[in-house]
Amino acid sequence: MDKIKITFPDGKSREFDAGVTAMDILQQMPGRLRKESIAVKFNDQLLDLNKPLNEDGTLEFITITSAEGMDIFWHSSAHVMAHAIKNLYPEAKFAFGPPVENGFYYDVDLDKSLNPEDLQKIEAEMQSIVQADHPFERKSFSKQEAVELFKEKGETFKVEQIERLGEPPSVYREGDFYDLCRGPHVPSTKYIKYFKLLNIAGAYWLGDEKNPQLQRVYGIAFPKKSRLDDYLVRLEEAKQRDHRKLGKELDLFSINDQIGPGLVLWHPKGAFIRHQIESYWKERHLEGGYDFVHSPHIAKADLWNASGHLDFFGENMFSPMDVDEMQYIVKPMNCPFHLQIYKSVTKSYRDLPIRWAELGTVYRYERSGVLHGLLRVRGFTQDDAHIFCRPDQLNAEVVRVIRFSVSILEAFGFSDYDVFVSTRPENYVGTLENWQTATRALKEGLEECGIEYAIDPGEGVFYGPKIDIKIRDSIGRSWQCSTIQVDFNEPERFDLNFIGQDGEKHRPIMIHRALLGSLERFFGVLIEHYAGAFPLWLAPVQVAVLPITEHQYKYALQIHEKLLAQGIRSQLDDRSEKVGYKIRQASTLKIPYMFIVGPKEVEDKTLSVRRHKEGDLGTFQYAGIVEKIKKQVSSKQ
RNA sequence: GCCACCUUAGCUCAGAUGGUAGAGCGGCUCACUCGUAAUGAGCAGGUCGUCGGUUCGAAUCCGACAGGUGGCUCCA
Repeated sequence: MDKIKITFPDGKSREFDAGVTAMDILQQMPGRLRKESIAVKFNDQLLDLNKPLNEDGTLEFITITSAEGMDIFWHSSAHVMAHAIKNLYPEAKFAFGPPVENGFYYDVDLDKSLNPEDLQKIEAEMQSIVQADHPFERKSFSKQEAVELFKEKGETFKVEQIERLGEPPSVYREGDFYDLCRGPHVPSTKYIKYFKLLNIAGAYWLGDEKNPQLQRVYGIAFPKKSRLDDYLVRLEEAKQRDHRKLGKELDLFSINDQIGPGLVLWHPKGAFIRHQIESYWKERHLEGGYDFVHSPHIAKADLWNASGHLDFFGENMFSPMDVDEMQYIVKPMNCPFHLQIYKSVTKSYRDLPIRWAELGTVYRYERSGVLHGLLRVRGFTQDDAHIFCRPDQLNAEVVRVIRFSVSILEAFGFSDYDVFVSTRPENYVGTLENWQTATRALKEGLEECGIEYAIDPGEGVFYGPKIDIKIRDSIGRSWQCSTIQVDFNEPERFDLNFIGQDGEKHRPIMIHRALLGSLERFFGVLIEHYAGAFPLWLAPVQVAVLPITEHQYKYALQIHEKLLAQGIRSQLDDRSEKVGYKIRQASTLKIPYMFIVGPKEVEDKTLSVRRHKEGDLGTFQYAGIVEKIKKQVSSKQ
């Protein structure tokens, strides 16, 4: 019998009989690997464990602890779910059922609309499929055969997909369920031990809203019960820190349906936090070489025509209003205003770069279904800036703005982020050459800052490529806030120029950038990041003064007023309640410090200090604790 | 916008099969004067999202609209 040589990741190699399967090899491996392997990578190709190997090659087992392993695991889970749905609803037709970042889904075409109780039924059916321990078998078909197989089963989406495939289709079977699939899969259904179906949503066939809408069922699965439980706990935790829930509980903001969807009311406590964010932002921008500008909320429709917004962004703009037989439109962006300011005085090459910042409130028509708390609204304030520079200054300005962004995000507790460069979309303006220059400038800027990035193809804005910084919050979720965009187009459209050393007119380049993105979204992210327990410098109330009985009210009032006079945001709770109750309420409101004063403290002129989440810190002198608080405020802890 | 689901007091939620509303928290008042996450009692508070229909009778059934939630598509 022919021998083949298999090389393992540790560099060692061994000979096996040709036709050996990875499963055979796995039997000779240590217990842990044997238990956790679900597929194999052979010569960089992912294969099922039971695929016979007939040539020399490198072999690596894919375990359920790896990202690739989880993808395979979830993909197999999706098959099992589809199988269960098919058993319960034989008329169901299936579209795609891939693994996603957290779990898997399957798109189903079914006349009956599924509800949460149906999910339980499907779960029960899945359970019996898992228990039956059907092996996953791969079958190769000719296009013809596959089409016939799925036609006979009424699987029109699968047939359509087979027609689209370049390669001959492969089909997986487990039990009596057949699915078009590239694979690989776990060896058998019993691997899918612990799972839960999470929700149902609508999704369009091939993601196009002109196509029929399918029902998408989301689920999660793990090989170990503890991991499933952990995951469900994390979901619960995310729910607990939902900014919409906390916004209500902490009285930070509201969205009122009499005012309109996607329009935010900032309540005093939320508005205070916004004030802190804005103050810090302004301070940093002045230090960072920016000047401030302000612009109006509406402008003539002509402006938006000239800028290209009506052509390329029109569907996101509010309808025009008629004023003096002229049409005006509320602004979706600030840039055209800044361009006009630029044009108001002739610029010399010596004037550049110019950096103009504005907390500019813009309005965008967002389709009703996309609105979401503070994260997606119709009226929001961008922390916008436009940098006008000479072509020879572009790279330096890109680097400068990247460093600036990162440093500001860090001040808000975000030191973990993913960076993407989005390239030219299908709908764009400007020359290919300019797009190339701009894209190169962004990439080089990131490289110079030593920041790793991924490419987001075709995701740029219509006027130029962009860098998006997606920050990671305290529980690892990713949020898009910052964006840095190079624009050759608008300076061209508005005929911006500066007089060069040569006395001739030259075209400046413009960089659009928003660091926090919008104050609304950033606030939402901030609430979730801190789970509502804001650091001292942001907390709307920093100290709650809690007298134990009314005999301490006078002393408590003195403390409270002294704190206010020293710029510490204090709140006095002089209700006739038990101190335990007051503490509970201050805790619920996530107030960072509580000063408890009873007879002892009045006597000794001290304070009993309690810190949110930490508990009793003991007795302090007034001056000592105030100094400690001031230090924490200035260091933004 | 599309699909599904949801909307009852300030908040969280009960209210089988239609007989026109209830709790807890919060608020107010009173009593209690209390030591590190809920003192007790009382009171007030609701056109049951809006409009229309079915019915002797609708929070409950039907329809439209509005708002929200989970997604799709889009995005700061």
